[in-house]
Amino acid sequence: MLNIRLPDGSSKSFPGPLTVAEIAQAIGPGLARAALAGKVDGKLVDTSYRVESDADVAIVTPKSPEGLEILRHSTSHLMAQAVQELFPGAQVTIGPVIENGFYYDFSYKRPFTPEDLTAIEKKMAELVKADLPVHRKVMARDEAVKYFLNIGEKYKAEIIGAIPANEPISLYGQGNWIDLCRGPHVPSTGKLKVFKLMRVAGAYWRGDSKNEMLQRIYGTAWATQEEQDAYLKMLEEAEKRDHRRLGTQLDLYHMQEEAPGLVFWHPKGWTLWQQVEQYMRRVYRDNGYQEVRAPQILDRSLWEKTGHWQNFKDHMFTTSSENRDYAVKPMNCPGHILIYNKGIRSYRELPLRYGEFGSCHRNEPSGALHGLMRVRGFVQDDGHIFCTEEQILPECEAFTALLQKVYKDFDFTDIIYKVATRPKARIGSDEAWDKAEAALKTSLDKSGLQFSISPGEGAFYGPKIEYSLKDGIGRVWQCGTMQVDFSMPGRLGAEYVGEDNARHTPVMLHRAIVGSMERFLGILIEHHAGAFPLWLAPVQLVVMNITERQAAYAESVKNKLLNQGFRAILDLRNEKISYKIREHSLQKLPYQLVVGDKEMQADTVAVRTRSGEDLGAMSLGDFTARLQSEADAKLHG
RNA sequence: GCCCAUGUAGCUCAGUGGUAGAGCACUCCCUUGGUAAGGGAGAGGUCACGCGUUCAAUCCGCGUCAUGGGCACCA
Repeated sequence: MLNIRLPDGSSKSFPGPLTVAEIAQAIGPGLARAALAGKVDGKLVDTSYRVESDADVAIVTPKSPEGLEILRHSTSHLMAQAVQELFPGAQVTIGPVIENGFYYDFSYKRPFTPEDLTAIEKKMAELVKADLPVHRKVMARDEAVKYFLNIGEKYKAEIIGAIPANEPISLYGQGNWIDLCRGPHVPSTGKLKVFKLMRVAGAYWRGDSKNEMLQRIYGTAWATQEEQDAYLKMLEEAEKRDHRRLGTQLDLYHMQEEAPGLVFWHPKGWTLWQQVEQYMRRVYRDNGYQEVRAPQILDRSLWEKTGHWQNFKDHMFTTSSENRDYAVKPMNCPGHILIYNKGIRSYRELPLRYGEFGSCHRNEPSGALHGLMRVRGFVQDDGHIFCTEEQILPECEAFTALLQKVYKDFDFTDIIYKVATRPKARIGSDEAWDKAEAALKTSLDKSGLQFSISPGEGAFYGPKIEYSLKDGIGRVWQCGTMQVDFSMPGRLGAEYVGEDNARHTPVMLHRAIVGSMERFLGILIEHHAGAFPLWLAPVQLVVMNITERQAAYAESVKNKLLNQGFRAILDLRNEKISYKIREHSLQKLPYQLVVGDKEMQADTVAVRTRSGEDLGAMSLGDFTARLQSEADAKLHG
């Protein structure tokens, strides 16, 4: 007798051992058809798995996250099978599940083309139609290595060779195709119905740039066609709000060949920038920071002291003049330390907070550049806090709260927190690391926040908190950071006189909220799809006349609005009002004011909102009151 | 930096071994029209750059630069 407990709490008894598939069949034929795998006492297994004793059993279907993952994993195997059948000599490596799909890396004598992808998809469809049963086989490790070497799969053999010798290896086969895999997999290829190959790209073997480049094919796979369609639709939407496309359409900025990775901000883009910068400036001012400004280039000897000359020379822009070498600053901290160092500091001054909109340049690898998101010249909302070890905790706590408020003002409410801990290569005593890591974690705990740990991901000079935000379409961007630094103050000779009248080295906290202004503006553009809230909109409204008769009135309306501090433009062109409205709608202006004879006579304006709503005629006073409350609500609501 | 693709008018994109085309934008003319494109005319390009092949190259080959998709990198 065998007792099987099901997820709903009920139990079923069976005369003897049986497979997960048989259990599903016993529950119902519909479930049996949908079954992709089983969960036996919490462990995912194939439907062919034999349950030998009493157990908790759940049937995994495409509806569950685990089921979807198995679907994707099996689809990656399906693709590998199709590739190897179509392209003899292609070697398999790994094919994991990723967000929204999967990929598989191959080694092949020539690159795959888009036409190849179409052929592979077609072959996959054939294999699905054939509904090949998927079977699992266990082999001793050395036997498996031999097997794969025999069939010319040297990458696979290398992977298996790295598994401990006493661990049995599971292989999965479908038709006459076999791959190493932990599993579980779907019972047959017929279960894999909804997938699409997306693109082919290069990827290094084992993720190491010293190794050869493999060819990675990315695919997406879903439980239902509707879900896949929705996903593809979402990608289309994302493309429409791509900051590079909107940057051109809305005339915000451009980049060109003569300055790769550097931005030419156009008037509208720079206005947007200024809204963010002025806002952040108030944040500095209201939170105990003093704004400073340090030089753009500094002597080589300074960068030797910080270690940058030795470690990052190729990634810095350097210049020399009159037998002296300089580096364009890749970061702002040394400058701030030099300001701190001027004069004798007392413990009474700590924590001392400097802030700067610091312009930095880093010679990023050409392949890393990406629109505004990764550039060679950028401005950080950088801040450095000089403090004692005891002050790390309260400073971190206050910083997190401040960052949350700022993100909220920019309409981001979903924040992801990570603590990056000590890497193998590091400086500073273990006690100091213990203290700093604990301070970072405690600060998040005290703020009541969930966070994950990225072990070993901290900087060589100290641990950090990484703050990422989720945008309007669910993408995650790391922006904020809080880093503890035990190194640089000492290297550059920063000191303070303690209560004990002795000299001490302060701890330095590096912190940024928006991170790179360029990147943050890129995120803002995409988050709002170019339709910025009123307080950020580069142009808040346009005043348009209907005929020449109202030109002077329209101009006086615009001037009044400008004088009240609103960002208004005038459109007196000899065009139909519908044409003007179309254009300014495409430019996503928050408000459009129409003035014709009626408005001119009544001394009013007809107001149209960005959403297309016609608010009718109102006095200028009523309209500005509306603008004022809308802009204020954003910042103080 | 690595793999692959791309680079034609301000923008979006066609196209060809015999020195180039559309739509929008721009200029001028007509039109003065009430909430997402009124009509006409015109101007605008060393086809990314360099070197080859060819009688002839925007097109073919090689190289360079830039951009895009990934990988690697991100103090």
